Amino acid sequence: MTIDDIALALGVSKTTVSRAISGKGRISAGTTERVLDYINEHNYKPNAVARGLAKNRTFNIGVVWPGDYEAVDLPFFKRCMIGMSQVTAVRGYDILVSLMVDNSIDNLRRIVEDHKVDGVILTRTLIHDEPARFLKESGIPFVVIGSSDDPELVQVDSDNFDACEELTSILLGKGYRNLALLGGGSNHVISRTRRQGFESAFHKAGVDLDPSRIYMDVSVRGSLEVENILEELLQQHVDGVVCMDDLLAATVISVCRKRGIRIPQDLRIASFYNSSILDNTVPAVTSILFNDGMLGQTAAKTLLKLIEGENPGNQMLKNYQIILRESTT
Amino acid sequence: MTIDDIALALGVSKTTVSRAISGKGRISAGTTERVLDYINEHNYKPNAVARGLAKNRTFNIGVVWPGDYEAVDLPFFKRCMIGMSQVTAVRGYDILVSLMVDNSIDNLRRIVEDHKVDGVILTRTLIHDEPARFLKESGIPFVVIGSSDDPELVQVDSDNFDACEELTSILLGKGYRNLALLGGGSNHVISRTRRQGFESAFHKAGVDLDPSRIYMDVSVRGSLEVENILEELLQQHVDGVVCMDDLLAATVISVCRKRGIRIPQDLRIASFYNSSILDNTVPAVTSILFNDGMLGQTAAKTLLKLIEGENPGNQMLKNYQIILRESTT
DNA sequence: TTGTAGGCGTTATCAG
DNA sequence: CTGATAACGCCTACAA
Repeated sequence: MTIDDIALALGVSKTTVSRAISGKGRISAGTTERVLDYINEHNYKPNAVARGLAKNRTFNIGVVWPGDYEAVDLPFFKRCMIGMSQVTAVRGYDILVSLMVDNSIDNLRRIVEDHKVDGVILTRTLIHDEPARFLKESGIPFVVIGSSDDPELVQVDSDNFDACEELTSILLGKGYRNLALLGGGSNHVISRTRRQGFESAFHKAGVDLDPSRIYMDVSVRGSLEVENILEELLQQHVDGVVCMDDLLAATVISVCRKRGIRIPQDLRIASFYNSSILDNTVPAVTSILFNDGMLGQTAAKTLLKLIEGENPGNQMLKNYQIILRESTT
Repeated sequence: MTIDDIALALGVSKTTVSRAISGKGRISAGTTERVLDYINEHNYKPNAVARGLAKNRTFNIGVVWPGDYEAVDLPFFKRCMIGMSQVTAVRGYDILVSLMVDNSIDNLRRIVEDHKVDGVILTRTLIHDEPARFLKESGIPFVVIGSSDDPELVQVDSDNFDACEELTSILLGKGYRNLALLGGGSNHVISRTRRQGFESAFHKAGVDLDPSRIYMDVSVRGSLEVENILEELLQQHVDGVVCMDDLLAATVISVCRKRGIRIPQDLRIASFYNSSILDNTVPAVTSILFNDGMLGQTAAKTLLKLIEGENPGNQMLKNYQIILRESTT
């Protein structure tokens, strides 16, 4: 059924039907109601493609996910997606996902160049951000989740700096001053931000931080590397280990168990990110709980504003909670 | 840039340009080349929306994911998606994801009724399958990943029955005849199929299976339930526990450790699904490794055939490998 | 082999 | 307040 059928059945012009649907333009309340009733009764839904052609829109947004395999960001994925779709759904938009495999932007390039999306959300920022660079020069509206050096990018992020600073401060406040940091890929902005939060807490507390206690790019493929690091740390009588994500924390715990290191008696553990990976660990691990759904919602809202021509500005969300658990008693 | 611009620039009609692009219709090689060269040089890409309107297509497929939170199927998600996008990309299709939150099909209904997709892939089958029912009566082409009682559904599945039968047979062959099964939601067809494979192995081996050794709908929210079950099993001198998924297996292992039960000396553990959750467990866990990417590829290929009017038929993939590890030595 | 003209379903412009 | 009519960009009979 098309708009023409309705016009014919009701003895009005399709212009009138269109107006009744959109609510725009001068039209009498009576006519509007008559059209709307008919539409409801016959379960008519406008054709999004035709509408798209007329308005030069697709009513889809692209969401780019890293396709490299990292278990830790998978729960994040879903919660974030749910948040996004909550806001897109009510605005009539849908989500086209693009997985970035092997760091190739071919997929992204395709959906942008074929005009399949009206805007894009990048769910992770990189230090050398090829996707962002491509989107910028293509001229399509886009927002990034995460932070970037580039002031021209519209950014939406959880305040990782504050969150990590706060967590670290709490540990320092408990008297654990000899802390180590185990971090993820140093080519991710988020890793750097977390590190800075960690360092800032030391600075504010007036405690010296030995840079050799900071380990970046720690791999968890096989726990060997973690094992070696832990060895070093124990020799230096470290009080506690702060991990940038849960997979790291889980690995540390498993290594500790293997080696008879007791948590929290011998060593304190905290994680910068709370996911289901740590749900069942013994002991329970202190970590930061981010509201990923809110992040997704905000990113989507921001992008839609951008698409409609508004200037939304950056957003730094205080969407976290620090959950103190047994591992840092 | 539109097809008209090209026609104008080259002094031909837009029909000619269209034909050169699609390769259909009679057209001289020379003209084709001239058009294609121009297109490449000026980086022209056809507008998918306009093309869609003319061909009554969107060149998008919908993929429905369960939005309820289950860590175990997340790695599956990505691998499957990558497989799908490998085949959709080369055919000019893209993937619109729809998360089913709270078992509501509102989202699915929207993308179908608004004509935003040409077909749908359902990534999980249910015993009372509302999404499938809706799609059926809507008339849109769709395929389900997983198996269903409904012979009218086009189904693509890993052969869970065979895989689970084979794994169980191996354990029985090793002399572990007193096995228990810990299963997931009994409203999922896959849970039932796995259970049947488990039972069939007993039948084939001529070993009696005590039905009270089968636990379905085992929750892992908090390990209490698993703990109680394990208690029962140990009293009955069970040889080994087969878990329907890795989260379950991980929970069992963690409970065992807490209670001083040694694996594999006191108890054997195997899992029906291999994911990263078990990557770092000690001991390593015997499990079935499915090729999820292949499943996604096949589902996508099947759907595209359906969309183009072919009749693809069901597919049961032997896309698994049984990985024997220390936990069942 | 190429071109013309009409259609896909909607929105937008401009008269009535 | 309402209705023709022309876009939107591409495809495709049919005609040349």
